[in-house]
Parts: sequence; structure tokens; C-alpha cells
Amino acid sequence: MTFDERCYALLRQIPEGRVTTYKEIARALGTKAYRAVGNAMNKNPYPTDKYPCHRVVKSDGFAGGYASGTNEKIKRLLSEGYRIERGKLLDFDEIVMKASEFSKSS
DNA sequence: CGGTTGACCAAGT
DNA sequence: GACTTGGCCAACC
Repeated sequence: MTFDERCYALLRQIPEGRVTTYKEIARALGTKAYRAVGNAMNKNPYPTDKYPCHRVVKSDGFAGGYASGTNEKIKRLLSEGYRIERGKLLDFDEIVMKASEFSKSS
């Protein structure tokens, strides 16, 4: 199980209407490699409906990067009903998923 | 095996 | 407030 795959496994645990951050994913994995998490998302070979990498945002509530452009990411989030203004998630604090909410699967 | 590269973060200016 | 800076860690030369 590579680092990337562990990231993808956590992606699937993000419920609709919620988001998480690169940092929280790293923390859920017991590491501080939030940058490596970003790299994993960039390489994400899976369909976005099963592995919603667009629901992973920066820890300050801004959308952050995306392989096909930040703008595409925002569009995707908007189409799922998220409220975004100037590239930032408005309800970020209420919908963000913390590391402790992920189930520690083997 | 060292050096570089990020869809990042936090603290400082 | 907004920039800039140093640090972080896995993957890939």
C-alpha cells in the first residue's frame, strides 16, 4: 500500500456536502506530509465521483489547486451545492472534516 | 543516493 | 490586511 493509495482510501470517506483539507488527510495518516498529499491528488487516476479529490481544499478554506485548473475545481464544487465566494468556501468551518472523523482502516 | 519538486502550512514582515 | 520565507515529506529523477 503506497502513500498515494492511502490518500485515495480516505477520499472515499468524504461524505457529500463536506470537505477536508490536505493537512487533515496527512494527519489522519499520522504524518505531516501535506505536500505529498497534494502530489497524490495531482496524480489521482480515479474518477472524481468515486474519489472526490475536488472536496479536498486548503486549510484556510480556499479551494486550492486542481489538475485541470482551480477554476474547474470550483465549478465542480458549486455544482455539488457548496457556497464559494472569491475562491473561498463560505461554510468551511462547519463542513470541514477533521482527521479524527476518518475511520482508521487497515 | 543526493537533489529537486509540489493541488501545502504557519509564522513573520 | 497582503506578501514573503522557511519548513515539511513522499515521489521522482
